Amino acid sequence: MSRTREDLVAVALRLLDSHGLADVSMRRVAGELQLQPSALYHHVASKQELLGAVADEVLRRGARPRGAVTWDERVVEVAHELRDAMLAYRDGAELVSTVIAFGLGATQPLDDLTAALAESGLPEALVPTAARTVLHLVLGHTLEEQTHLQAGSAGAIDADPLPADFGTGLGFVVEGIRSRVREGSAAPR
Amino acid sequence: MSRTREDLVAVALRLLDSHGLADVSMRRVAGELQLQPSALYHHVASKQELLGAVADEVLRRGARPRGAVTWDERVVEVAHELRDAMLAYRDGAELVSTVIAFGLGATQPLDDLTAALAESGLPEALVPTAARTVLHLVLGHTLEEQTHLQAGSAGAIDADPLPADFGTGLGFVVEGIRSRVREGSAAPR
DNA sequence: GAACGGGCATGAACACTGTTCAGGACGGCC
DNA sequence: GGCCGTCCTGAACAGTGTTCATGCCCGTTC
Repeated sequence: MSRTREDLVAVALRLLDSHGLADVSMRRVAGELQLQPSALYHHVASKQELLGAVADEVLRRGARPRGAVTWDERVVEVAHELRDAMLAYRDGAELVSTVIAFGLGATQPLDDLTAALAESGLPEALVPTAARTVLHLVLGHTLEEQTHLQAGSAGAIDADPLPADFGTGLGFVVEGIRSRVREGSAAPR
Repeated sequence: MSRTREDLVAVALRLLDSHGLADVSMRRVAGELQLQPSALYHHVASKQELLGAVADEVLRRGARPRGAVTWDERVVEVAHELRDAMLAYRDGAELVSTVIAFGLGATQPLDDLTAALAESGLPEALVPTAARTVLHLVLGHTLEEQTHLQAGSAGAIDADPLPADFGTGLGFVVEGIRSRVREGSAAPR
């Protein structure tokens, strides 16, 4: 009975959650499926591609129905969904961040943010910049948050919480975009 | 003639710039100094520590005199200095980002941003969050920018520029903080 | 029914990686 | 002259991603 690409992704995701990103090696994934490492290359071109698919799966599983109507509520909604999706798996933020940074997949969040901001009234040329600004904040904050959380639960010394609030940081960015929107619509004459 | 820790950092930095982060291995650094790999561990506890020191050196070399007087100009000034310092070396953004993310060094930028924002009039509890928000934006944007730049100069297909402007993105965040400052000082009674 | 092609797998190999450890020079100090 | 600490060697451990020749097996075609 031959394995499918989905099997590899499922096994890699399980290994990620149970042992961490550093322990997701081609040999371990193969061993878990009772295969030789080289057999994986019939389903996937490289480890990078596999990790890209795992990142997409993490986001897919974290998806949820959306209800926001205004553009700014929608940006906040998408940002929270992305953060929660990454926090749901061990090293999820590290995985998704690197996959996005090197353009190996996980393009959905940027598309969602771009779509939300396209309805903001922001000059069209600024929409990609605004979307990326929000994305970078979410990725950076969540990566730091998860690293801190996992360091704490591993019995490290610092049990105190991260001195940064996600909602507040997101609020700075959204308010900055909002004020630019007002500025643009204040003098259109 | 024995080598110093500074020699290791200098060699690692040269290797970083000429061959990229992936090719900075303990064996290569050792070879460059005509040493056995194990000899490096007399000057440095681990590769991570070495990379932390290299990141600090990248930032040190990118330091420049500052002239800004108001807090918001100062934030912009620090952000640009950090970005330029990382862009000055191949894979500089990737190196500094990971060193910061895992807390292995390079704490200066966060300290500088915190100091600038402490004079903004922002409620004290929000200063760390604001500083981290700016930091995450700078790291995320510059990492993406450098990856894009290096992919382009490596002869990849996309020669078009990144559809995101650093100054504009930074403007969103600073304006968001500014409006929170106004909000706080509008009703202090 | 026999021959063939493609998908899937094996097992070995290549060229590396970070790190540890016993041992050996060599200098300055008591 | 012995001792100690610094610096270094050489070998080894336990992995890593990826490639390649080889082969099995199943469904299709002659």
